[in-house]
Amino acid sequence: MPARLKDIANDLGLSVVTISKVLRNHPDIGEATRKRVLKRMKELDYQPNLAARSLITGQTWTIGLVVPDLLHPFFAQIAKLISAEVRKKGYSLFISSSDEDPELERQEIKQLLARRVDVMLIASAQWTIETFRQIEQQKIPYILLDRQLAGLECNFVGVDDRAVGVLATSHLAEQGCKRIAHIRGPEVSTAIGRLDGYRQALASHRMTPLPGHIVSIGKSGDHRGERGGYEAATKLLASKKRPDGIFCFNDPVALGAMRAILDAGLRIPEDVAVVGCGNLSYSDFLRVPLSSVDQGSKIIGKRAAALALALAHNKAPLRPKSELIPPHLVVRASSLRLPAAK
Amino acid sequence: MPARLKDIANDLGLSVVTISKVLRNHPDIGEATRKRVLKRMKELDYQPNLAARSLITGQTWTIGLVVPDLLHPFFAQIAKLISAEVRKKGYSLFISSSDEDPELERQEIKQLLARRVDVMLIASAQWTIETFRQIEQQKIPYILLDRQLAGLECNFVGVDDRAVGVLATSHLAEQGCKRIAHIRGPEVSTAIGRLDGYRQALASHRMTPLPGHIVSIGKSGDHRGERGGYEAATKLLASKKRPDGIFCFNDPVALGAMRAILDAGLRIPEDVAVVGCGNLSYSDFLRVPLSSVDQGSKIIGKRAAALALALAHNKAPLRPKSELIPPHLVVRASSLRLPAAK
DNA sequence: CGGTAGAAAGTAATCGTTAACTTTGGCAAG
DNA sequence: CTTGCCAAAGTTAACGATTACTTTCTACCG
Repeated sequence: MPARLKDIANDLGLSVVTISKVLRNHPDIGEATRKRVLKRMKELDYQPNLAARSLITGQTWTIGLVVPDLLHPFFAQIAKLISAEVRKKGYSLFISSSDEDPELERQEIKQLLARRVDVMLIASAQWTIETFRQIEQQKIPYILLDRQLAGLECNFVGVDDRAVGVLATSHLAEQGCKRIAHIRGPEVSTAIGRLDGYRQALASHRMTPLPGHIVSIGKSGDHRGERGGYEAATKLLASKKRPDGIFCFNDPVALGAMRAILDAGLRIPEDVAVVGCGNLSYSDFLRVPLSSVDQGSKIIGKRAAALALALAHNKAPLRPKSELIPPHLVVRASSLRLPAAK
Repeated sequence: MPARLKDIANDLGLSVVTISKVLRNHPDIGEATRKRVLKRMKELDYQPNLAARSLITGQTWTIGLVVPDLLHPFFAQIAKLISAEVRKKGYSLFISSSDEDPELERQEIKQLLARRVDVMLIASAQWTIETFRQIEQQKIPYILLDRQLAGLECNFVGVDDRAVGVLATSHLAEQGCKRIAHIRGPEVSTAIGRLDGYRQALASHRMTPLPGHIVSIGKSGDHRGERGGYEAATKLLASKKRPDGIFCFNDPVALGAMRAILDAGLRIPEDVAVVGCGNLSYSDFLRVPLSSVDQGSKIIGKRAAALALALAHNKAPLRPKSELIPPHLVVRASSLRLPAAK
């Protein structure tokens, strides 16, 4: 139904190629003809058939994004920004939410490969690197977001997770916490990095984690981790040496933990200080406003988009590029035990 | 680089068509050949080139979704669900966030039209119906989400906004509020519907809105409306007859309003009860847990996806179908002035 | 045993564009 | 006047699949 090059060509008594050349600003077209063609294109509201074009050029002007949970503000923010950035250059974005399910994610990646996207961005829930070898085999460039995989050297954009752990833990120490616990996430790079940072910061303050003070959120099935945080914090509060500061893997976990603390009749931050990570936009409005390490999701989104566009244009950096965004801490009531310094 | 039908055909000494027939389970292929072909397909990890296929079939197996703000949990939830539902049937989803900008939205719609998506889903920020006439002209089916437009008869899936207003306002009245105010949203169908419901509920409780008790959030530029809510509530609290109940257009606005109320030294819900709309997942964790009307975003997502799939398969309902989802109220502390009934 | 039906394959045309050549005609240089 | 070159077009053949039709061969029936 929509207009084709052929229609315009017939209307004007020209050949299809001539029209195509006008479309792409090819030099060897006379000024008069060019104007006639452009006029007719406007009249018919001509839109090139991108499927036909990509069939021959090999480029689809399409980018794929796979995230574990689109409902999570961190990923939503990234998705929103990437969408906005790549649109400016004429790309459209396939987005899909894998629900933290490695199998679903693999399916989705396969689907995107079949669609011949020009680049793929993945915040992965995979445990193995096998899938990525497949992508490499198809020579489609890709970028990992947020989570890295051991043994896989590839483009990466995400926060510096070790720095996250250091920032949060040092802050708690500086606020006078003596027994700082950590509620850690699952066995993925982000959680491991933050745990490392936590350990490192404790060491530089001449502390060590007390036994039982590193607990893991269970795989309780709620993606956001609120329940996991509640349960983990309950465990912590029951331990012999009750912690007076908790660094939580992320904000939802911190919410759960705070609820557990309040439910136990304790005060935040006087009895237990809490720091989360993610700096979700509602952190200001909580019962106790939550201190949180901001992962710079906006910067991540922008950098990822820029890198993706570069790769799409085959300005591929020879060696895979890894961009570590430095986090920063936003202090709110949940961890403020001293009058603001300075 | 990826394998083509031709490659398989050459390898096995068959014609391309035979391979294509196997691919599509065409009956006239012998069992032995079929197996040979399938085997080779697996070996090469063959993925059909969807661009080539859509060029000839006219179907792209692609769906477009445009929302005003992907960061808003309501839209994120819908996007996530639609993505999951349509994936099951082999569709991929283009998602883009228009930033509440009608012009950007129009561009994006144009882009999706050029891509020949099979269906389009739009939560629109348009003021006029012109753009949609264009879509109709291209004969691409579309569905409006959440927001309707006057004078446009088309497929729609969204919450029953009038019912939202009635539900929230009646609840406040039943909780003993005598001066119920409303912080309304911008001039779009959702805000208008909720305002209608508010008026209707007041009337059925033999009340009328006091002068100055319907205020609008300014276009303060923050999409979520927290600042607008704060300012609007401040105005309300300064009015001659201070309201003792406020129905807020949505949850972010309610958050802003609650902060204004607390900042003014008043208590929630004793002095002023508050009800929002959206039932955002963090409502439980707020300083005062927020009562909120749930819009059933999950149901909206599922219904929208189902309708989209039906349209994509050309099982087009003769007349455009409008699905109004009934909302329900989730009562929390911010509006609970009486001991729980029953 | 001839005729025909049907199973299993193949041929040719097509979808809308683009890439790589080729043609046409006009004009300037030799 | 011929040569050669350039501008402005056109021709032909892809791209990777599908559709509609045709061919080939086997088998079965009367």
